[in-house]
Amino acid sequence: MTTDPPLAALAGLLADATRATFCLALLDGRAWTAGELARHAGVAPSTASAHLTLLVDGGLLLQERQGRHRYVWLADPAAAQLIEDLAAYAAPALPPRTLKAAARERASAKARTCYDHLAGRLGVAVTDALLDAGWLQQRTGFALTDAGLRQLTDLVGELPAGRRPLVRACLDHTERRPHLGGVAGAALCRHVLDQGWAVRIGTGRALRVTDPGRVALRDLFGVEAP
Amino acid sequence: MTTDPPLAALAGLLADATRATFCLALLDGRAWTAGELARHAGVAPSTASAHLTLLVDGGLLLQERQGRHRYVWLADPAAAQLIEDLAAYAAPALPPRTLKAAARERASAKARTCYDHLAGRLGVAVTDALLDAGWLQQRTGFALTDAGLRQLTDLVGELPAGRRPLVRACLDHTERRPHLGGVAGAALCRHVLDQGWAVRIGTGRALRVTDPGRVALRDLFGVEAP
DNA sequence: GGGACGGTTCGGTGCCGGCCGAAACGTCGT
DNA sequence: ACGACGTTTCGGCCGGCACCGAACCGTCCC
Repeated sequence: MTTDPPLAALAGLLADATRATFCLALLDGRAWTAGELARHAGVAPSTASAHLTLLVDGGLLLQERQGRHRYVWLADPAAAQLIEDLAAYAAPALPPRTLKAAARERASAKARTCYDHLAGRLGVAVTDALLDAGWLQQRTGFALTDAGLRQLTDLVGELPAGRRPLVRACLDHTERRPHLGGVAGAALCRHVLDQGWAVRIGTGRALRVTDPGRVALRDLFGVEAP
Repeated sequence: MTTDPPLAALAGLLADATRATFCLALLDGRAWTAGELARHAGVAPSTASAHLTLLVDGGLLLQERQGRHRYVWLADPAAAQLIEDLAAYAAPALPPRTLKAAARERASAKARTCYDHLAGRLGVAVTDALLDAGWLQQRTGFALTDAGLRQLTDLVGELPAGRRPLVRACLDHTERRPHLGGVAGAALCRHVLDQGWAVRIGTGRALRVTDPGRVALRDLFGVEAP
């Protein structure tokens, strides 16, 4: 072996079933406690603790101790994208194996978050609507139009500038079609949640569109919420 | 453990130093023989053989037997992107440890391929030139302009349509800045090689710009080749 | 045909890493 | 102060896997 490539170390973090389960859960963009993740993955608290230390040391997760709790979350949008991309490439879209899993699947297929932006049928529908309305264009690459940028900032306020791309086509697991990610996607999702147009169901990534949300989405984008 | 996520299996393929070295070598976009890869990574042929079987079975590589040779290459551009993204996220950009490595590094920093498109200083310079010339725009997302699309097809012919995005901002290892990937980036790179504007150095990803290439790049894009 | 060469199969070895339970630690609430 | 709770540390067990060398199989070339 010439020299150990950093690639292998990073991939090694995700190469374990338990750690992968943790990371996928954390794709909801929120902070989880060590115990929650342990129960979620079905391992002993001591096992989870060791895994979290690896993930934090590896730079994939950030943590904060609050009293007797240890909160962890994905380090940055880039880490989330990495995990999303890997999962998307790997996913053979296997059919769910239990009734409960099928129900969960159906709910999150309707509307969910993908780290910090909208996904599922809702995410794809909104993206399609943005394309129809001319806010977005994808013929020559995924990009906001000038009009779209103006309207979006009118709606959600100034978009934060930084290294992160403004828009990004994120491939949807269930729909197998791209939806809007990047800074713009995150801002739009934040707005939808802030306005109460959608609320999270339980602890997962699934969303439920509220009645006012249904109205707003129809008025703004002509989207019939699923 | 609830259920073994496909993510872990995929990451597991890249989680080994030898397999990671293989994949990074294959990022040059060409087909390698099993023996070449074994020597490159410094492992016994038998070890390499087993690793290649795993990578092929995992879907990351394709293979073809020719006589007593086993040729392998990356399965598709998506796989290459995945590996690139992981490597880019993981790379702490460590300084080279030997004189030979430093020389190699310097050569490939000037101009190289990134699977199937241009990277290194040349790749970034060309991308910057395309932005200056108004072929590309990145204010509202990385996309070709209408004029850019027209000029590019004039230059390299019709671009193949498919699921792969037309353009993509690929973060450069050495330059730490985005360069043009996607279908357009691949087409441009192919044109540069087809025209003999650049040739590969040795077996790596490094490129050398030829004299006619230097002229062409200056005339077309105003780029002074490194 | 014979030898060189690339690749594969097989057996054996050693190590790494994931898992748990028990015990200890610190925090929080009563 | 006490007990409940979330988390961590430690020890020990176990399985998996990366590695090699030797033998074997095909192909190519002289």
